[in-house]
Amino acid sequence: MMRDVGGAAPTIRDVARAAGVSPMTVSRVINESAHVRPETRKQVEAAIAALGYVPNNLARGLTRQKTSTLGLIVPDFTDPFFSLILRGAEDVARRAGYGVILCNTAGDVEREDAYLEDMVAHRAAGLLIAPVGDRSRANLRRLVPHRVPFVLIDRAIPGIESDLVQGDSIDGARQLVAHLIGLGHRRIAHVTESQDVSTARDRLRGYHEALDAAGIPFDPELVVEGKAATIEGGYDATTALLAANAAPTAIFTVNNLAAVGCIRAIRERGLTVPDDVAVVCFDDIELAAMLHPFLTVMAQPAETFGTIAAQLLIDRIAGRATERRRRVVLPADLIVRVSCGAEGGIQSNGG
Amino acid sequence: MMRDVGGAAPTIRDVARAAGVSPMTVSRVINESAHVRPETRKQVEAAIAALGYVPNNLARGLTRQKTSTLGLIVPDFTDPFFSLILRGAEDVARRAGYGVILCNTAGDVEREDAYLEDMVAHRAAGLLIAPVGDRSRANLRRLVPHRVPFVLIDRAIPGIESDLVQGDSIDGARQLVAHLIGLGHRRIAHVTESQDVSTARDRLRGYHEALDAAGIPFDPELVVEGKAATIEGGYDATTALLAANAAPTAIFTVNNLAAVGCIRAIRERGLTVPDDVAVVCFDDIELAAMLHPFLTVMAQPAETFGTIAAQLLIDRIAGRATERRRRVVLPADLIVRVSCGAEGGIQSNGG
DNA sequence: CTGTTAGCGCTTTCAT
DNA sequence: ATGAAAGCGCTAACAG
Repeated sequence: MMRDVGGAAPTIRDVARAAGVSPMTVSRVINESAHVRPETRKQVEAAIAALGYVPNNLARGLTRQKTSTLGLIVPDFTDPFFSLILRGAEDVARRAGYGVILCNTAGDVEREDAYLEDMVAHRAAGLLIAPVGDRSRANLRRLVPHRVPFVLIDRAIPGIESDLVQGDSIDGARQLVAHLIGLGHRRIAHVTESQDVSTARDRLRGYHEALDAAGIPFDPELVVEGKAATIEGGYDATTALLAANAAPTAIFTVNNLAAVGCIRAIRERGLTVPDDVAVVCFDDIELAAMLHPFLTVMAQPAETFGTIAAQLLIDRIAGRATERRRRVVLPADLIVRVSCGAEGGIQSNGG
Repeated sequence: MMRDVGGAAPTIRDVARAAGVSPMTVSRVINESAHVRPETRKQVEAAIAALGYVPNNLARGLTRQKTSTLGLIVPDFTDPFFSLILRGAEDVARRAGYGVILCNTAGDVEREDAYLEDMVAHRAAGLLIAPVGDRSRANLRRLVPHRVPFVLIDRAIPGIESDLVQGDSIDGARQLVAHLIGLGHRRIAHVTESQDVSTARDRLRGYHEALDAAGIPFDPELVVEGKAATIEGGYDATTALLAANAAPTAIFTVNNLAAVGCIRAIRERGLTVPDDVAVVCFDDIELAAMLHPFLTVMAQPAETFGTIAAQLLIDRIAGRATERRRRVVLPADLIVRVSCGAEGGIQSNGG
């Protein structure tokens, strides 16, 4: 097994020379074209192995005028919800022969914009984007002239007519709050994030719907908005809520991270979950639940968000997408544990 | 704000034509070369904006014979330990002007090999790798002729003389087991993974050291090896351990995910943690701990693993690394919670 | 089945 | 301070 140890990386010409054929034949071999005689193919393959040749993707992309790279852009990949999405998307992408570039916007629109431009510069074949919020609209619009297909994940943006994979936030929130009402709660607070984010708007709407259905009057004091759907955001909002003597008996938080911050704030005030305040939220934290089944949640099939979104994107890149716009809404699943104050730990489902 | 809406993406020539200069001048502008007259620069910048021009990274990389892309390769990015590493590395890389490509090997050596070849094909400037294990050696060796600098993260591989960032697994394990011994345990089991992984070997060694120091004889029955350091691996190994009537009063698992599986297995047998069996492990699960401070762990500064490793890699790429090989060992931190059976929840540190 | 030619978009080198 | 020429490694289009 000889190896090129000396100079620069071997090119397709080096392989051609070593195999006694033209670069074109080598190209046909590495691209699995049928029109190569088996013997010739073997010679070429031998030369490739001998030289340790690896095709240069940059040159390939430049010539073909397209790459097989997908960009995945999310606000935070340490959030278990997003990391599952990434895993699902990466898996599907790989199987379809696409590579994947990951970007973490940290919820910052400008950083998002920089990443988007980066993806354009890399000539990514398509993008999977969990946008920062409606403020991402301008960023996404800038994408249009570059003809980069993209699929939105988790968050819709009014005015952006792209493919979209999201959960049913309205109904999920409605169920969650209805569950609390069924448990006897009437002063139910909602810890949310900026209404710039579609999921936050939808969940607030579901909250309203559940209240209305039960004939419970809406109290604006019970809705507080954190800076973001993060631990800190949930903590700050809950602290403000409790300091204002809004006296909720239950809190519905916009997502899992906010719930963690919320619970911390409740406990710091010397109160107990669920005895003093019940807590429910969107999105599960599976690892935590396995250690201690505590949080009652509306679990979304995060990994499936990723696989479906990747599939939609790949179809569109391949021109297999006929419709102008496709929207997939995935149902969430109510998992009742103890933080809501329900007895036992029944695991019902909302299929 | 005119935009190119029609044809293909504008090239540097289009910009040059629009600005009435040569492509070379445009190149100088986008690369921030000093030798451009301010007026000329402005014209060019105006043309760039008008056309919505974004430089083609493929062409750039091809010409320059190098890219500013780093590859990050880990076994699983839904594991909180690795997702923190990724966040840290991504952050540093971005700041230094590098893009980042993420690969998830799922603990599969062949998949790892495929990714590595992919990174070579992309002409990545360097690689950050948390390898599958010693079996990755052949994969990494194949990298050498391609001259791709790489930094190993978390796991060392005998015979691979690369830069390396790791935790002090031996001492961390020793402390963890010593803690259990201090609590009165003498039948302490160790749930580990394949000894192909350096961290698993080191932690087993630390386990031995602690036992020896306390004069507790080693019982091979108390060491069980799961398929991987995953929830399932920990579950299976613990199930086997308990079925064998090894009767441990405490278990030290090789990492956090294995601990989750371990605890599940203990509970399924009708036993309680920590009353019947105490459990401690390497690596924290911060989200779970915030909800319910339960698991006693040896916490590693995962994000710092990522930032330091990225820094080492970038230095080496830039030729700023003088030494042949640099090894950084980061200390871990003992966090005592309740799963070990210690009273209270004292948070000591092993700085 | 195999080879030749041309060019993808950019930057390096060398002029001016 | 600016430009012209050449070429990075590959493949599309067209021979043969």
